[in-house]
Amino acid sequence: MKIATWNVNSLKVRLPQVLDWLEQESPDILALQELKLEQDKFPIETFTDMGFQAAYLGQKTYNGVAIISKKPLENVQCNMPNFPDPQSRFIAATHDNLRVVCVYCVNGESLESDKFQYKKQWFNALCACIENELAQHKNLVLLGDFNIAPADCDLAEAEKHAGKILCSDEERQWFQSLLDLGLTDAVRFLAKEEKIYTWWDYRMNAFRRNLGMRIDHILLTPNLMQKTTKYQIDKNARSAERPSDHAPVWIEW
DNA sequence: ATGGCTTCATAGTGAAGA
Repeated sequence: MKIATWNVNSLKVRLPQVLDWLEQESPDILALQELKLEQDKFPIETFTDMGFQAAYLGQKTYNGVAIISKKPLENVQCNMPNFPDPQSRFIAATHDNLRVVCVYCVNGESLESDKFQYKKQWFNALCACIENELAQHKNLVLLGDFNIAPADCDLAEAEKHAGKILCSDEERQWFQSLLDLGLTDAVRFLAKEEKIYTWWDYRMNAFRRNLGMRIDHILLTPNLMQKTTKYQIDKNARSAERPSDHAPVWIEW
């Protein structure tokens, strides 16, 4: 089983890269974020023609999430049932015996912004939602763009970002609250203390200088974590012509 | 350098991302 997450920053722009990536990497499940597509603009037939299934929640201009899979997706949940949200940031589905929850968490802009209060409420709802999901599903993967760097080893310039958006103690506590439900940050577990990133700013040659952050995560229930042997952050995709600013991340068991 | 780049949007001293 190979499960991946990728914030594509516009599926319209990145579709050829996503299709190439699916061909090359052949994941069982790919969670996508930032589709930036309206619901009826999702290229569903392109995926089904390739033999993939898809559950997706679009929105005009911003956000948008999808789960691409080899096997059928059942019990699809669009948006958190406990949090009415005008923004399309959550989709969950059951794939065989596995509950898959794909999230594009709120950025927040700055700690002083109204968007930070939305981020706080959103994570609070996510925690309650996942607690409920875990009560129903023993095998669960929560993955996507969390917009939180959980520790200082998850960013290249910790001093510059200390206490700021994506890196504040408060946001890190929200992330920890998810782990406290009984989930493990699979990539951090496998990578030990290694400094690794999943996102690099388009500006300032940040990718070439490896000035990044690890904000895309894959969280697993213990039974799945036990079997998981390998992870990869696909920096090759981030090196492509006209890339997303996020790299695909995958784990395997 | 409260910007840098990229996207979607509109034709804005643009908005948002992270």
